[in-house]
Amino acid sequence: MDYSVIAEAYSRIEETRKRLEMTEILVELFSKVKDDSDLLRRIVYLTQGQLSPDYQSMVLGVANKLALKAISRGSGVSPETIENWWIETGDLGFVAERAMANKTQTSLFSEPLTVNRVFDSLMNMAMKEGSGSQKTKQDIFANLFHDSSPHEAKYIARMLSGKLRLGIADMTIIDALAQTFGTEKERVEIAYNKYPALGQIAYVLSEKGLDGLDEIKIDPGVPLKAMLCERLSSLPDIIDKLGKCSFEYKYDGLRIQAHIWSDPRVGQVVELYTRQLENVTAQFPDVIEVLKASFNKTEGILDGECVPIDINTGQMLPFQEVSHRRGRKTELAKAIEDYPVSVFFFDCLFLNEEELINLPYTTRREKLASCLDISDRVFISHSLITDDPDKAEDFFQQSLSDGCEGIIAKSISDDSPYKAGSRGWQWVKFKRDYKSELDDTVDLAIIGGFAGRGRRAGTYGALLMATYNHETDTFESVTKLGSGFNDEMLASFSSMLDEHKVKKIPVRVESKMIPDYWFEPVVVMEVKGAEITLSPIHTCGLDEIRKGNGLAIRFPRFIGMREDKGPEDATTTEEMVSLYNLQLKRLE
DNA sequence: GTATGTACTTCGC
DNA sequence: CTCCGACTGATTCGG
DNA sequence: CCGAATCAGTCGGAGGCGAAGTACATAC
Repeated sequence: MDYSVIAEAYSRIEETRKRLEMTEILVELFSKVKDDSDLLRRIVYLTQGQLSPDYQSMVLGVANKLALKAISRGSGVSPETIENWWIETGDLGFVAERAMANKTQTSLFSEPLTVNRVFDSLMNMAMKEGSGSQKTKQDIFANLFHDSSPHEAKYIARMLSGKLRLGIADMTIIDALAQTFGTEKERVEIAYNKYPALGQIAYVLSEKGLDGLDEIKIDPGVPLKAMLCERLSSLPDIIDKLGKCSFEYKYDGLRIQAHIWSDPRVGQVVELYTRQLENVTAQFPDVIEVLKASFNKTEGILDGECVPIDINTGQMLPFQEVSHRRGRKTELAKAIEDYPVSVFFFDCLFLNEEELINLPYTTRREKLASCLDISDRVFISHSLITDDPDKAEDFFQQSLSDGCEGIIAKSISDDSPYKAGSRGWQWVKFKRDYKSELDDTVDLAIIGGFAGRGRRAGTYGALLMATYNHETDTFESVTKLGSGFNDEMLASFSSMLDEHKVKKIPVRVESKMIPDYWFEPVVVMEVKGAEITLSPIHTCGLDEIRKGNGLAIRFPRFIGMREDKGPEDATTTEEMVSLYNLQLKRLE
């Protein structure tokens, strides 16, 4: 099949915002290849903007910057022009499309661009590594570019950027697959819950038809999509929603899905996966070891949180600590020693050949308790079943003083299965910073702006914000701010900020981070965050807590304008430092 | 030619 | 991780 | 009673911080 067929479908999808229409177009596309299982599988992955399921992680190693270079090289349009188009449109697809239309040389000989060729080329790019690989990747792209229409180039470029921007993701594809093969969405979803590889599910549908879905089983060694939470900002609301429920500590660490099974040749095997299904087995040999000792059954899949701790006191430490472990390949032994962790399990999805995901939550907890001997490093999450808001509030306060982010309420009804994603209000989180009365907001001066991308193209995607340092009379960067703006606010940025735009960094501004545009500090905004972190890049209170580090805000979001405040009335660096020192969990 | 620094990407929250 | 917006399907309102 | 208005839920896509690895450029 020609890639143009896909590109055509994509552009029709882009024209609408109606999900029903998008699904219809996808069904039409899938139907054309429903008997070619290999091709269907590839098209499904491409439509997800991927080449493989998450847990196999075939990544291109190319994103915006390298793609821009590649587009420039492939089209002969100068890097400067390409860069300008990028800032202007905020979309690599548009840049590639325009570059293609402006291509300096026309191609005399061209090979047809088939879906398979595009897929194979991308796969080839993903596998290239080592010295010279970036150039090879650009060559592969240039080769594709050579034979594509502007229209096709648009979607190939978006594959490189990792954002197809079609308005389509897993749930829509699930729906479309269900319709293509004549079943209800729920049935495909059930398979997806056990086996998060949509391309492979499509393949099975094509090969074996609907009966194939029933053969999809949970398999230790293949991670399941993690169940997520909704959120509410008051405990009475949560109890209204869930009734009597199980409140549990929400540990601030790394979500870990532990798979344990027995291999006839090597014996007991343990593998660990993150929320996005990254295999982190190699990073946590210490966890593997303690888990092997604690787990007293043959096979199981457990869900939990891996939390950094102080090895002497057992106290929980800031999230930053455990992130040193994630993805690490070098000096593992030292990292294990420097950043010890405990694991708190809260769910059991599979135990000795039995799938538990459709059993009620309370039953799964019982199973969990039955298969784990707790130790000084392996625990079952702290919980309290109640429908009393006051008791829940006490529990919440206790969770904070024990070093957690807050609590999660989980339904204990008979219908409380483990479901991928965050649908159905089965689990609801409640964090300290959701409480509006806890007024941990700061007022920050705008010192810079970043060009928006996608639907923020043409305005600022984020602003660079600063505290005011009284002693030095300077403004020090403390966070970028890009969340919490509504359309009206975004539309007003230009008239609010353009008059303060300056060519160079203003004299009173201290920032290591370089925005696309500088602003004279004039406008002040109220900002909320979850906590303050030690930052290698922001200059607020640089060196005050730790040499070489400033302070930054975790999960920053816009709350409102502070038109009553001038820049010198912004939160001061000094205040920021003392807020940091007031935090329960902090690094020094 | 190796060592060091930096830009970029990916992924955890 | 936080947040916003468009669409959808269900329910309520009002002529 | 039926069409219009309203509401909650779903889904997708904007954007944040930090840490690690990789490829490449530069310094010595």
